[in-house]
Amino acid sequence: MSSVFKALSDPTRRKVLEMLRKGPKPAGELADAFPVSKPTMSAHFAVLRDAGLVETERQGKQVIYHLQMSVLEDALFGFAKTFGWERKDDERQPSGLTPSEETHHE
Amino acid sequence: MSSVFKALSDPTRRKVLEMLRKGPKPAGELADAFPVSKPTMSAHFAVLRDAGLVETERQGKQVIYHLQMSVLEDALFGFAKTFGWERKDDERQPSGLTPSEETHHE
DNA sequence: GACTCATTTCGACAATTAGCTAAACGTCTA
DNA sequence: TAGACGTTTAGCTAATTGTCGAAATGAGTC
Repeated sequence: MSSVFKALSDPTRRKVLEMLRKGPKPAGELADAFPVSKPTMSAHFAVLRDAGLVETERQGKQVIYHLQMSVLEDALFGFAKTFGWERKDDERQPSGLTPSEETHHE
Repeated sequence: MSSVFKALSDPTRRKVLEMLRKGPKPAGELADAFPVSKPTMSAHFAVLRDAGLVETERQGKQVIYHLQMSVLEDALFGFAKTFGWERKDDERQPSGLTPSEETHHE
C-alpha cells in the first residue's frame, strides 16, 4: 500500500498510468512522451512494477506495459474506505476496451 | 495534487489523517501516538499543512489539527475520475460527527 | 516578570530520490 | 552477425526526506 502511494507521488509516474489507461503500450512509446532519459524512465517503470501497478509482456523486440487496474483500485479505494467513502458498485467507466483488455490478466 | 500524494506516501502521515477523521486533535496527542520525536512529527504536520490536508487552530496552549476532508476528497477522487471511477453521490459514511464538525470550515 | 507547557524552528546528519551520461547486457528480428 | 529495443549498472550530481537534540517561540499561569 505504501509502495503504491509512493509510486503515485511522482507526476511522471501518474502520467504513465494515465497513458496506460487507454490500453497497453510499449516502453519506448511511453518513454518518448517524457523529456527524460531512457534509464530514468526505466527506473520509473521499475517503481511502478514493484508497486504492482503495471505488468510487462514481451512482444517481439518490445516490452509492453499493462496497467493493473485492480491494484490501483484496491489502494485508492481501500484508503478511501477508511474515510467512509465508497465507490459506485460496477460503475466503472467504459474505456472503449473490452474487459479483458482493461486489466489484461494473463 | 502532487503535494497531496506526496503527503499520502508516508505511512505516519496517512495514520495521522485517519486519527483526525474521528475529529480534531491537538498536536501533542497526535505526536504521542507515534514512536518519533516531537520535531519529527512537527515536520510531518508541516507536510500535511502544505498539502492543505489539515488546518490548525490555536486553543490556549495547544494547536488543534483539523482534517480538511474536501481536499483529500478532491485529490483522491479527482485522480480516480481519470480512470473512470466514480464515487457514490452523497454516500459519505456517517462519522458520528455533525457535518460542521467533519470539515470544520472556519 | 518568571515559570511552565506545547509546539515549532534550527542545525546537523544519513538515506533516499530524480536526474544525467556512458557502457554493458538480454532478447528478439532481419 | 548486426541492429533494434529495453533494462541494468556504474558513477556522478543536486535536491529532498526523515530523523534527532537543542534552542526558540507562544500562550497561559503564578
